[in-house]
Amino acid sequence: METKALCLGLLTLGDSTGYEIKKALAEGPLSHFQFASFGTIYPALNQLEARGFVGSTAFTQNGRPDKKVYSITESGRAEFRRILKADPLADRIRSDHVFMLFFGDHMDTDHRREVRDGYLEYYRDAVDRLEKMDLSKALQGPRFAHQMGLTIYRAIIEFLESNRSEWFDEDEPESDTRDARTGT
Amino acid sequence: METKALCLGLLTLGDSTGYEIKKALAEGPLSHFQFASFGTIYPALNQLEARGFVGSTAFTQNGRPDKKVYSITESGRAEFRRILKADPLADRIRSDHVFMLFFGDHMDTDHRREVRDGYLEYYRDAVDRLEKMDLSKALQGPRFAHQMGLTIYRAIIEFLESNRSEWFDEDEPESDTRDARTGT
DNA sequence: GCGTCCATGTAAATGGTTACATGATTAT
DNA sequence: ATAATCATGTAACCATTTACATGGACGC
Repeated sequence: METKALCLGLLTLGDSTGYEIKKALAEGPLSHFQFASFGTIYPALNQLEARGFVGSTAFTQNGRPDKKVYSITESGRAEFRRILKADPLADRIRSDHVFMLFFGDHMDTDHRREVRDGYLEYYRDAVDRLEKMDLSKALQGPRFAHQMGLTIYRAIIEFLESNRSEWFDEDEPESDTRDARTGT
Repeated sequence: METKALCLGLLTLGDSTGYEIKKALAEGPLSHFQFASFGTIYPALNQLEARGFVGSTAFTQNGRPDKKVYSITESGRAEFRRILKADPLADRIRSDHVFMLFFGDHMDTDHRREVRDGYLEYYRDAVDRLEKMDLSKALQGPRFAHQMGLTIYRAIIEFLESNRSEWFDEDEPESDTRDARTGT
């Protein structure tokens, strides 16, 4: 299971609850390369505990729900080292936007532009979030993932911005459509 | 289901068998943004036929297995138009390589470099494949996806090549992963 | 003789999403 | 008032992977 490896890995960086793991994944530099929902995290942590890879301590809080803080065990660290030794699988980029634009010849120009603009906005937000991140206390690994994310997203934005063809922006150059060079 | 939309979409470009859909996905410009295996394609096509979105004709071949050529129906085209109108989901980049390098501080320099080099090779191959693709007869949509792929992969390659830090390319005698039992 | 291409499909297992259930606190 | 944050978990459903089953043609 993917999620188990993720949880184990994050626990190598320090003790944490399921809730915090979710947050770290959603807000940290790994957020754009991995994802997990509560529905997978909590069962994953339970399974990791059953196998002895993590231990947990329950805390009763006032005004807050109880929480269970997990910490990785020695056998958990060994397991994670084993995971890191495996051959990495091929990356998988699953893009609904590119899927749609692949079939964009079935759309009208307005709709294509709409999809492209939404795509641009999505990646501009992603870059904003990454730029605001504080990595002053981070290790080299998280920094690498952060830079990688910025690189990819900036490339996508630049591509989408420079790709102002008639396919997307047909009605823009309306200054001199007739009688340009050919005299039509 | 994702795969049903994929199959429908590809059938708008012309009649095809399940086998050919798999090939088109694996070798075409969409190959890096979507994926489907036989185990999902064949059931998807059967379901699409049951709903009247596609029709099929069986062909008996000599020296080859029989094949079933699917073609999209009018109601299938309408269904695909409906699919294209939906809001696109957020992209999902799932990278084992970045996951590993995120936790690269647990690795030694050799291992990190190994993972990085494998990553580089993977994307160099991807660019090679995209560059060899013949899109002279392709519509704008497939061209867009093709360019998008090239842009992203070239950015990744450039980043990995320029990122020659001591984290990857210096043999530091530093080793903080001593074995606790032996004390080495 | 061995691997790859053609070609379709099923079944078991795994992995993941979504909605549900609960409920006090704090910020807008 | 209303939403968000904190906090854990279950259950029903959906999607996907992997292995299996079958088998001739063709190149090396």
